[in-house]
Amino acid sequence: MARERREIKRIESAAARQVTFSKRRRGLFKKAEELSVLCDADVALIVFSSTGKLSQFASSSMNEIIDKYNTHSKNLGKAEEPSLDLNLEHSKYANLNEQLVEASLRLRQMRGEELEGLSVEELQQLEKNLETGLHRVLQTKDQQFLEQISDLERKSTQLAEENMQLRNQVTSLL
Amino acid sequence: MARERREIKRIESAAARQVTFSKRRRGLFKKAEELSVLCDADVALIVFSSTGKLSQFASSSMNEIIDKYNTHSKNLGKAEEPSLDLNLEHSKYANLNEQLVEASLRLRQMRGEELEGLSVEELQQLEKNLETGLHRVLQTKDQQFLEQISDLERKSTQLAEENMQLRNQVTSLL
DNA sequence: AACTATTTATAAGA
DNA sequence: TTCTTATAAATAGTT
Repeated sequence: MARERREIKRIESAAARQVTFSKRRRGLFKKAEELSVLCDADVALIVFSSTGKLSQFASSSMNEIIDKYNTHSKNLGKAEEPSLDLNLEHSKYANLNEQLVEASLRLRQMRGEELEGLSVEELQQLEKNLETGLHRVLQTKDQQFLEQISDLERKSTQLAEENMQLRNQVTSLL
Repeated sequence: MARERREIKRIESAAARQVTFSKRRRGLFKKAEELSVLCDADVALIVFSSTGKLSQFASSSMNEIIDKYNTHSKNLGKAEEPSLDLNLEHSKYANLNEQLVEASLRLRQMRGEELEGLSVEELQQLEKNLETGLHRVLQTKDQQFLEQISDLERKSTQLAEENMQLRNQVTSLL
């Protein structure tokens, strides 16, 4: 879709593959979200890069959609076995991993997932954090809009001035 | 992307929504497959139309990808075999660290911090996520309140019955 | 990361 | 749904 048509087959160069992956992944996720919004569809998209890195999009909750999928496709052999517990890991690695698990859980909870185990107090704290965050995001967005507006106003004033000068010049020449 | 630009929001007319769904779904699935082939990525796409009809694509096996996804998000990093290769170990560590940095940033942004570099589009996405999260948190909290109320009602009904029986016993004893 | 020439996707209409 | 076509959007190769 560009300078040249690209044949749809595995890109051999790892570097080129990574670049294309990055560009197309963004495009794919955008399209997935657009479909969900425009058509009120429930969309889940899971992508593992060739290096094993996960990206995901879900119009509602990923677990919800996967459950719906499992139910719908009558895949009765639900292999829902978590965690093969493995041997000792280096403590730095384990610690980092723990932090990441914690951060991921908090993120999912801020998105409204996995709230089952939380107490009313914890939910209230989450609610407060979300409200604060939302408030700040809205403020920042407004600020950016205002900046864009004042930029445009400045530019248009400048153009109007130039315009007047040019008219004067034309008048004097006629 | 055509005769006229279309704003990305729910299409109200059911007929038009259906037409757009059909066209865009085809496009999305095509792109998903292209990404998986070109970039050797593992891709799973699940779409439920607003009428509940399922379409799916998976570059390998859907269940396999979902399992991989569950492993990743429930047990981040733990499910892989301990590598004996120090370089690989190191890159796993670096990758984990990168993920943690990313997750922390997202968390801070959801709390309304470090919003400076974000575009209006990104802010709108954040706003949407926050609103969804807040909505779900409020629902969960309400549900817990309702459960507590019905528990208490049940207990108090039971106690009232016991009381009545005790009163009868007292009366008969006097 | 940005740029642009092209290809591709798609909105509206038939 | 399918076809057509004008136009919007994505992106391959380049800088």
